Amino acid sequence: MDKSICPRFEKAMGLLSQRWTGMIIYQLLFGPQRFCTIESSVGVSGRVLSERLKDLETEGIVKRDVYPETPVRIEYSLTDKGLALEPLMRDIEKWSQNWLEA
Amino acid sequence: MDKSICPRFEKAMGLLSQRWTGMIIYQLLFGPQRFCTIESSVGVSGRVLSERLKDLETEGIVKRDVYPETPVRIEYSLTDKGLALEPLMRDIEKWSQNWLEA
DNA sequence: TATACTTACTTACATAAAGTAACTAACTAA
DNA sequence: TTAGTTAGTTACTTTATGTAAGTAAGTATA
Repeated sequence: MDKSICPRFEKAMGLLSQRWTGMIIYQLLFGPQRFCTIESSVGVSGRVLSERLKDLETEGIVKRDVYPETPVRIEYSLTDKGLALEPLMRDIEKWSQNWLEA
Repeated sequence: MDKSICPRFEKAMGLLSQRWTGMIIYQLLFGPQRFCTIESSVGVSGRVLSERLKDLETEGIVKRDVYPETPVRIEYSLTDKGLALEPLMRDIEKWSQNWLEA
């Protein structure tokens, strides 16, 4: 048979199936947030969070804004491309509620 | 803040964000398939495929049927719980077509 | 002036997950 | 008896992730 799957689908799945990526995007649906907030709410280590946010920024899914306050505030938020993933996240919510035990 | 996310959602995301799991489920939407077909169409190694199929069977997402032909035919297919993931897969398809380059 | 405090990372090192290739089991066919 | 098939498993290597300590930039405090 060999690889008849759409490469765009494969890329999307590759992104979303990296560990923590989905949770980070889901968390950002609640609004812009800073590094340490995402870190503690999602439960991801700083090392990996840093890596993921860079990747997501490169992919144009996440935006990084710097506010030179004291101490500096850096906020991460979803771009339109990132926000377009909301229906998908809602589907996961629905599926988990219908098919997983509490 | 710390972990206000629904544990069922977290479990669902944990399942789906394991490498290859999404692709395996997507491939099975085309119908029941044998081990070697999934292996070559998805591009996953036998070692990991074997592991994932066991996990998915344990979770009740995939079903394994043995047909004692020659050589033996073993078919993997989605249960109702697995089929319920189709809308999600379609959303990933849509998103990838709208937002990723060809 | 020096020490401490904050956020947002990065670095070094240990452990876990995944890739690769060879191997096994059960069966049939030549 | 040797070879061929599918469905795995095993041993070993490479990559990804977790953990904990360290850095940089800035302000406030003693």
